[in-house]
Amino acid sequence: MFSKACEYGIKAAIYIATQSYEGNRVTPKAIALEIDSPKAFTAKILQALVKHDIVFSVKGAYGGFEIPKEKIGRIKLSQIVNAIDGDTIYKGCGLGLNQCNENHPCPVHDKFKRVREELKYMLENTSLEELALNIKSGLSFLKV
Amino acid sequence: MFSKACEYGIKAAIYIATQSYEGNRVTPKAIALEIDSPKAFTAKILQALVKHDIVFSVKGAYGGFEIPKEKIGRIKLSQIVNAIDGDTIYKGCGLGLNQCNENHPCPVHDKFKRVREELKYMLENTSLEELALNIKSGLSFLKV
DNA sequence: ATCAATTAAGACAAAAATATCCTAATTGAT
DNA sequence: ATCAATTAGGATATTTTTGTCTTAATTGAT
Ligand code: SF4
Ligand code: SF4
Repeated sequence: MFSKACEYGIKAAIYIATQSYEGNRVTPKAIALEIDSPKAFTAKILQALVKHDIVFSVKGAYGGFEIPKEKIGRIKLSQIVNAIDGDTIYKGCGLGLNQCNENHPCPVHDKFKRVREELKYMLENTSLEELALNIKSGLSFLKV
Repeated sequence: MFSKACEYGIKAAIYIATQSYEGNRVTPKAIALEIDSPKAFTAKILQALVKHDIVFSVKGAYGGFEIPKEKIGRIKLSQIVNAIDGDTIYKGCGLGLNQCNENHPCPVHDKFKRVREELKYMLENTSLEELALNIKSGLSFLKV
């Protein structure tokens, strides 16, 4: 469904959010440990999230990654996916004709439409906040 | 959503079906041309479909690929996807924890559940027949 | 001012997916 | 029996994705 990079990106953002609620910045090392991902690769992905203003970085000693508390509720899963995988999840679905539209649909267009729209709706209406809170309350997990 | 291999596999199966209705066998060359895919790679994918008894091959001169007319209606999109991409589409969703289940869900589990089930339902309830008939009637297209 | 800790960035490496090429085996037509 | 057409299968090549490593830039604490 998503690329590995995107999976790591989502998990990283969730972990950073949980820590930001406590006022802690986190390093790529801590993140990689917490979400069970390759450290250097994760660091690359974090750069992308920073470029897209989804997470914020502070360089130098005592630096790290954080997300301002008040932003966490407004960040949607769709932004993270978009920052890393682009819009392929919306556009590259189905059988990926070169040009595709309602007037020249591939054979599965109508069938996929519902799934695609359901996915789109879900990504656009799931906030980082709810995902992070579920982690904090032990309802869901970032690894194992 | 799907791998390229899977996209080609689906399109190839649809094209073979349309031709099988007319009693024609088709070669990988013709298929690749019709679905706009790399010929040799498509041939590889066809082998997988043959192994899974989704399409049937006849070797030698005047040979080619075909699907018995009476089977076309019973072949579901899910079988094709499964033959090529395996069950990653069902199992490898979301954030892909190492082990994942209802009791130890990743943060997006509940969110993804609906999308995943919608996709599963669609794949299991879409037959090659309906896709092929839409091509024949000009309602959908295999390329451009 | 210096130092240690940290992110940023780019070069490099490995693995996986995609794609090509060549040869062998099969088979219908002649 | 031979030939031409065709699938099967394996070796190889290319591209993309995933992952690593090294160095530079930044910055808070001392
Ligand atoms: S025609 Fe529709 S389903 Fe097919 S690739 Fe285009 S947008 Fe996706
Ligand atoms: S916990 Fe659920 S959503 Fe997450 S990877 Fe497992 S099955 Fe998919």
